[in-house]
Amino acid sequence: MTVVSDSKPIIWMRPEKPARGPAPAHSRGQIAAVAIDIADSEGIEAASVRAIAKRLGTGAMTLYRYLPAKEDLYTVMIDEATGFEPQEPTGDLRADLTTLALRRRQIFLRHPWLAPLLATRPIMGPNFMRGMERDLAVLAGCGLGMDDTVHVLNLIHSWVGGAVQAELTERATAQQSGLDRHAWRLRMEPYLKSLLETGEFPHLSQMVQASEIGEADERFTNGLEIILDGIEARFPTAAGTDGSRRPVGDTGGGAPSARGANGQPTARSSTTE
Amino acid sequence: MTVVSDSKPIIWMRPEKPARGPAPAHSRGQIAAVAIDIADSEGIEAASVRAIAKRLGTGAMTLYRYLPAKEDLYTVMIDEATGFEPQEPTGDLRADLTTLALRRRQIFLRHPWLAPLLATRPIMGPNFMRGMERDLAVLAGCGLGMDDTVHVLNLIHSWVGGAVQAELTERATAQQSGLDRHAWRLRMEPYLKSLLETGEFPHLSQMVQASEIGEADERFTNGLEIILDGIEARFPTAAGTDGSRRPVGDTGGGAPSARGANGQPTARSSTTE
DNA sequence: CCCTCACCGAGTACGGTGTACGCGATTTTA
DNA sequence: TAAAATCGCGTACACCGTACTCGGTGAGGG
Repeated sequence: MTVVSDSKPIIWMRPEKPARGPAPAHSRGQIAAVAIDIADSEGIEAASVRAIAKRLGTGAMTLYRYLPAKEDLYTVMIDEATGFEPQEPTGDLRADLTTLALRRRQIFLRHPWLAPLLATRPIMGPNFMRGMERDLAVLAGCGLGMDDTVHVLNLIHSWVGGAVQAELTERATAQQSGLDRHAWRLRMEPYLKSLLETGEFPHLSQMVQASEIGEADERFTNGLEIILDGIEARFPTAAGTDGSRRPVGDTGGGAPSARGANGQPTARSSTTE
Repeated sequence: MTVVSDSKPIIWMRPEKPARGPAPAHSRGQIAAVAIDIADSEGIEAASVRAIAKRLGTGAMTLYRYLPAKEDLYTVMIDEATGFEPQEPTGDLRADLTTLALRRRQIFLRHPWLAPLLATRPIMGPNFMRGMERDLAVLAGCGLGMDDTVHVLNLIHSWVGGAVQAELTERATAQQSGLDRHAWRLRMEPYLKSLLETGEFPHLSQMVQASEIGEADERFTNGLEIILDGIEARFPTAAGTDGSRRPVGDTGGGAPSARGANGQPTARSSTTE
């Protein structure tokens, strides 16, 4: 029988301390910390192997004693930056989900490179797993069943990821514009003007001059509220609503928008005509 | 006086056809198409300048006559892949938003590299702008005001971006696992097992063995339904609900989760249990 | 106790990337 | 027809991740 067992184990199964030789001068955590520091301040692409090694006062190839490939560096960075903070379930689904989402957003904002990396690869680091376990426990503590929990968590995570990503892009653009404010406007202005002047974009130009977009924080929480409305409606818990239960995947028969957002009478005349 | 006007114009303002010299052998669109083709089949990182040039049967540096930097190649790729399809507003907010979201998802699924690129830079290409204008028009056609339109569109776009990104990662993992199914499991299995065996992850292990996650399509539409519930509740339109209107940012009083998610009476206990 | 061998740190080197520069050929304008 | 503008593109450089290789270090087994 062909022995296939030489498939290299995942980074997390590698023991940190060697059995025999001299003690390593560094550690995965230390390397990850330096990399995170660089990535936070100069961008993820500045966190090259050589740059990290230079900061550590060591040779580039030395790092490969700790991390077999660049991808593993990312893996460890992600898990390190993700960190772990416990969260006690209050039993109030809305409150708990809000806490959960806001924390997640904070982490992403603290490390602008994290969201893109996290979004494009499967993550199974210990910190990440602990966070997952915590989130599951929190939702279970709110009275949700396992299936609902998974759905809700998925929904929240996706939304936070998407929203924060948009926010980060906007922030990056703005801050580049902060250093280069003049140049940026100078580059974009004529193009935008030429576009809007074609008359093909009536709504867009109206938006540009009319709409106040508001602060990022505010927009995030507003969006979250709306999603929570939807969640609470479909997954009622002890701390919430009546016992009526509509399972996932059921839009509610023909009438889609069943509910008034707040306690309103909901004199619903949905989608008539 | 220092002339600042030498800040290079955005790629979209560069005229395609030169005024004087010999006719170019290629075009931005052609280059972008080739790049998209490569990126679709071999991944975005395979779409290197040299690789594209080789496919075009030309020298690498030739491409720089058309696109001043790699970043501009991305810009053009994004706009090309985004494309543009008109959409007539039906006046039904829910239906229109669904159409809009599903289409957006389809585009992202067709070009797996698109979502990550789109998410990390500001986009102003003509196709993208046309799409934005169309979306604004659609929502306006549903009776939403400008501010609400912007909020709703933001919410939907963020959600679609986040959800599709998660879906793509999962798909990429699965397909790598398709080629390498054995190796992948062999790598991950022992680690996962060792983690779960610690007993620190009761909910996680329960999830692993109990929960059916369901198809991606289904999950997407389910999530969308929930969000649409929230949106319809807060932004009632002619085709929708009662006239009660709660402005953005108002949770409905001091108590965060104080509200019955759906109006109690609302006899409609569809699919109760 | 010392030998041995696993392991460390790190230099060198290779194939890849994006792209600055420069040169000769080609076409349009004056 | 001369001049100007633009094209295709080869060469070269800095930077990237990393395979290979080496001599030095220090703990374990005899």
